[in-house]
Amino acid sequence: MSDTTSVERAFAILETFEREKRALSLKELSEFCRIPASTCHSLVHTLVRRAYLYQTGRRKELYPTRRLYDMGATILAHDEVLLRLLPAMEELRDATRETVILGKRRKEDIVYLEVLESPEVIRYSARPGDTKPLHSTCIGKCMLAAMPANDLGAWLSEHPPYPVTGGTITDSAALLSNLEEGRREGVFTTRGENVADVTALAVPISVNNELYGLAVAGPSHRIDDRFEQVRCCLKDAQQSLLERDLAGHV
Amino acid sequence: MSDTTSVERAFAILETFEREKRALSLKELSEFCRIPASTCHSLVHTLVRRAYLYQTGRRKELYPTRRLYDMGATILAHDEVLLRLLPAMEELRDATRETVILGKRRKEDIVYLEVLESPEVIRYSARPGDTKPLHSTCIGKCMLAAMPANDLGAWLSEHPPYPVTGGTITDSAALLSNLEEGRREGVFTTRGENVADVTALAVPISVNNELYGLAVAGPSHRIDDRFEQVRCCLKDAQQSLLERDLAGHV
DNA sequence: AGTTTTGATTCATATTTGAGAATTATGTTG
DNA sequence: CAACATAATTCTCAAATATGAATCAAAACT
Repeated sequence: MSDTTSVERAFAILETFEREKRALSLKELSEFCRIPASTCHSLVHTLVRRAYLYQTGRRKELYPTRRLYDMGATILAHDEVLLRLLPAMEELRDATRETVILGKRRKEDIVYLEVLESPEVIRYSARPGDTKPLHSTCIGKCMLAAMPANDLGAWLSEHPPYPVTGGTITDSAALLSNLEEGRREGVFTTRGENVADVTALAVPISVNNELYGLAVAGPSHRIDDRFEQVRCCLKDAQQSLLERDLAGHV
Repeated sequence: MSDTTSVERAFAILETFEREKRALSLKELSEFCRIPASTCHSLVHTLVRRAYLYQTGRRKELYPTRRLYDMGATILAHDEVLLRLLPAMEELRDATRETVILGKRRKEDIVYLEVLESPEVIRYSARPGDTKPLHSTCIGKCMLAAMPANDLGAWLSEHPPYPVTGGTITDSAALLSNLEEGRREGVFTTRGENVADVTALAVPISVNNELYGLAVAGPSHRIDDRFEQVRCCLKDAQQSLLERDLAGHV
């Protein structure tokens, strides 16, 4: 399986600037990213040539240019999936005052594509691009539940549900019946299975015939108190996003 | 000189999304970027693993995630140079109603780091990350004029000024005296030397003891009519940015 | 200012990656 | 629904890159 190290490293460099939030020398970069100085030099050289980095200051310190931002902004403004889902997600966030998440399955995990954080100071906090396990998150359960029974069985035996918190369901049979319950209710939940004291609910959403998961997550005490209300808001959002031209996946 | 192809290609892929503004299949990407399909596959694989791309739609179409945007936004918000210069640049744009540009020298060219476009519909239009020649642009002239006489002479003989437009100064002696004039006046100008019917003025700016060029550019007829006024606005901006702790470069 | 230390850059070579051919999967058409 | 067409993916070896050592440049210190 091909593994383009240099690309990974180029992004590691950019991510280092994102984390450090300041100009960095080649030396610092090579240390932060665990890249040999000579290799780091050639990567930086390429990034400067493409105008993603520029040299600021005497000591040849480096910092990214606006280019990355402008590219990201143009791309974001034309994301059809997000454009379609955002209004309903914002409404859902405002109705529940909890964090709303859009996620999608990759091979063996979930990626967050959009996160609208709750206005509360104590809230479920995450970032687009974060990845989570399939078996311990509510969006993950959406995805597992959408698999044909045979495939799901096979997947479970190859990927036995490992503990993430003390509350994670680590028994395959228990997970299967949890999924079945979710299918019946039309909503998948986690209670402290991925993060202690976090309860989250998710429903499947179909866009362009592709499956996504829409979730509401927050501190267990706030969610559990008004579980039915939150569940209804989520189902309403799901309903408003239903595509007429295709059947749901579940 | 090392040339990390795979990194260049990874960014070529992202830039393709920026240009096309839609989801693309692997095949399309490999055609747009002139990358063999198998190679493109491994690059995309890496970008998906890092959550910079996600698969949208049945036919395995791809689109970038928000990750790029969020990273760019965080980085942009902490750019010390821009933070320092932006207020004066905005003021200058509002005072002149023309496009204001911040540029910096790389080895053999100028990179635009920031562009605040004029509110007029006919305006000088450019993007951060664009690169321009040294000898035909006003910011380039700032940079050349800051070189020690010997180095400048040597540079000119190795890089004879080639024509960009019909108006480009292609005679080294003429360019030298044009630079000298700029040094005397404290402002460097181009009139149709890089783009026909565009007049631009630039002054050198020093940040962290590093040289930048600040320019105002617009249609020649609009600028020439009020050259002195524009010049004064630019000099005012330069003055307001003067650092007390170090001498100018010129 | 001379000396030392630190960081940037270059270079030759072992290692890894990239490209074409073959294979598999998916969607399309008769 | 079968056969075709198109795209995605895997695999292997030639070719390009990554690396450590050496060199060069610039700060920091005495």
